[in-house]
Amino acid sequence: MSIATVSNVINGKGKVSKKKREEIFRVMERLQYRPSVIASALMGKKTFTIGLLIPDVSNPFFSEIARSVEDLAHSEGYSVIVCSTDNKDDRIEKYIRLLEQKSVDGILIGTGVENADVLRHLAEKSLSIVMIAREAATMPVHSVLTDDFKGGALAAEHLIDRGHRRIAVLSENLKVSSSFERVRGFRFTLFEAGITLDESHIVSCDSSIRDGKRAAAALIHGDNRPSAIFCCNDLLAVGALQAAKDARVKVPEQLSIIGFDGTILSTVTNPELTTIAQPINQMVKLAFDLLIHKVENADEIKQRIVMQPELIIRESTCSL
Amino acid sequence: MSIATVSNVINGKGKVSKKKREEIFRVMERLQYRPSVIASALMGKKTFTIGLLIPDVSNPFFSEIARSVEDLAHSEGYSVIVCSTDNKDDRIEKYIRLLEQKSVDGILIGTGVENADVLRHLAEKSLSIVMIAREAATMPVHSVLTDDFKGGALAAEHLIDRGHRRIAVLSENLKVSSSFERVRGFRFTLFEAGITLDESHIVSCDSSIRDGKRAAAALIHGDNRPSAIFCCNDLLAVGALQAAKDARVKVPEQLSIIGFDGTILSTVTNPELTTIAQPINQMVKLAFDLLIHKVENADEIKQRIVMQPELIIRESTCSL
DNA sequence: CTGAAAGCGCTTACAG
DNA sequence: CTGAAAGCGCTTACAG
Repeated sequence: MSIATVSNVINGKGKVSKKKREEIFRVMERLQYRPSVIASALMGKKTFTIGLLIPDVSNPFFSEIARSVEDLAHSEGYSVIVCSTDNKDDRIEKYIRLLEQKSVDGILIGTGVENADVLRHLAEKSLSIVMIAREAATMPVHSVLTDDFKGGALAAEHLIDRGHRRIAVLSENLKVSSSFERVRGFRFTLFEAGITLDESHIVSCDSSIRDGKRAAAALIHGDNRPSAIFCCNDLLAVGALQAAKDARVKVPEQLSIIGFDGTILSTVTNPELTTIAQPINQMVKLAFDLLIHKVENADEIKQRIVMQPELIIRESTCSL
Repeated sequence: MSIATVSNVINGKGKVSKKKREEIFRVMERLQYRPSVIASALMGKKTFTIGLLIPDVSNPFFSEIARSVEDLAHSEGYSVIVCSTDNKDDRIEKYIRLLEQKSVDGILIGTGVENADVLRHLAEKSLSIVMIAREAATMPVHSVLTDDFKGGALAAEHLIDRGHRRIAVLSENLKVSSSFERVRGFRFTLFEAGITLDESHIVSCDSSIRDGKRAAAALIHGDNRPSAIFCCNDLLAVGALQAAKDARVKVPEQLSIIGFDGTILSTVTNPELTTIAQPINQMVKLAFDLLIHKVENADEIKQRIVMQPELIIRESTCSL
């Protein structure tokens, strides 16, 4: 029998007699035949591979995203190539080029893209891309993200409710759009409550436990020590917790600390972290659907789907 | 000019006049031409993609491995497809089949493979595979792992030195070779010191914080409560820490807890975890080299490279 | 319903 | 030194 017929059988195309079809399946089984994705991709079919760009897989927030993406992808027959960018523009470009050469079917971007040219370039190539947990405001791409402004607001309300007035903010680089929004929401809510956030009480540093610890230590030892610190992610909050421990400042009695993301880290510290959780699985589900299932109109109207963050109260915050 | 010449220029093959070569580069640049990895892979060249099989990317130990693999791979032009298996045999087989169809250049396996047939099958297909942090004793494959027996022994010595005699072990499923070895090393060392490990003091459960917590709680509330618990990984140790906190048992004063792996989790708890660290980056480096650079003889003599674990003393253990 | 033929974008001898 | 030709393993019209 001809290879064309085999191809038809595998793809369930054309009309092939039941008898022949069954025979083909039998032989395939016996020969342990596995069609080459490579060859079929060459003919313009999909590669069933997607790229996932994130700052760092070993950062719990992103490793949780990666796991979620992976599960969804595998369940639909896709594999995922993970790329940790460290938020570096040159790495981002390099990885995108790599993914392009490998003809991936789409790229999920969870890392800040400063240089919009990269995205523009992708858009031209009509490579399907979706931003997740980030956005690129000026670019025509889909994005699925948490309402960071709202998240910041939630954190502020919680602290205000607990009677805090002398509050500090520990953020990662404010160039990262999500962090910027969190701080903005936080600040705005304090403002509405008539509380001013002292400029010297907003500090930003790299997103790591170590840097968070150092920055928090400065806040703790500075004059006019805050009674509460809002950290833009759990990593920084863990750093703040450690700084407090070193300084023998009791959390939450003497200092309330609130994190963001709701990663595994927030459940592991002692005291456990009060944090603003992001609905990771839901975000991933929506983003993946946009990426792969190309909803009708999807190409025309770029969607911006905003999910609701949730305040999870644990042990690291209390009333004054 | 012909496409053959272009191909030669790109691959630095054949003799092409300098003039022509430069012209080709210029045009490539102008057209933003990127050769298709797909097509070149079809001709039997490499796909520059490797697979990484691990139980779970969102588990810190494995996400740290994934990051390390990724960095190394990218620096050599490879991308990595991450596959979380949850240690399930059917998932393992499915992912391996998928990777095979995608013609990856090699697979790094960091998950237990119960069913040796899968590996045998791969070996026949002459797909390059290397085990990392695990081994498949009966199979002719390279493996790079930590000396788990030694790690268990290190933990035992530490506890013995601190005067502990009533000791318990919290392990993940003993079918996982690495866990089995850790317990064996631990037990053997106690035995040599004349300490017997009560059978009821060896419990195993799934490798998660929640299950670790539950199992540890049973140990803590059981009669003849141990003065120290050796946990086969940091996740379980975190669970034990939480169980102790719930039971108002002070760590380390009333209960010493020691973990394994040396992940980020061990630095984040309070008290910080004493743990046995694995040299992740070194393991990954060696494993990747075996996988890709096919050292001479590598195909004949299957290597088993064993790295040394290191005891990191922090706050969760103390003298009786 | 089935199979011969062309083509996807490359690489590899090989003839000139 | 350069280019025409065959082929990698598939898919897709299309003729029979």
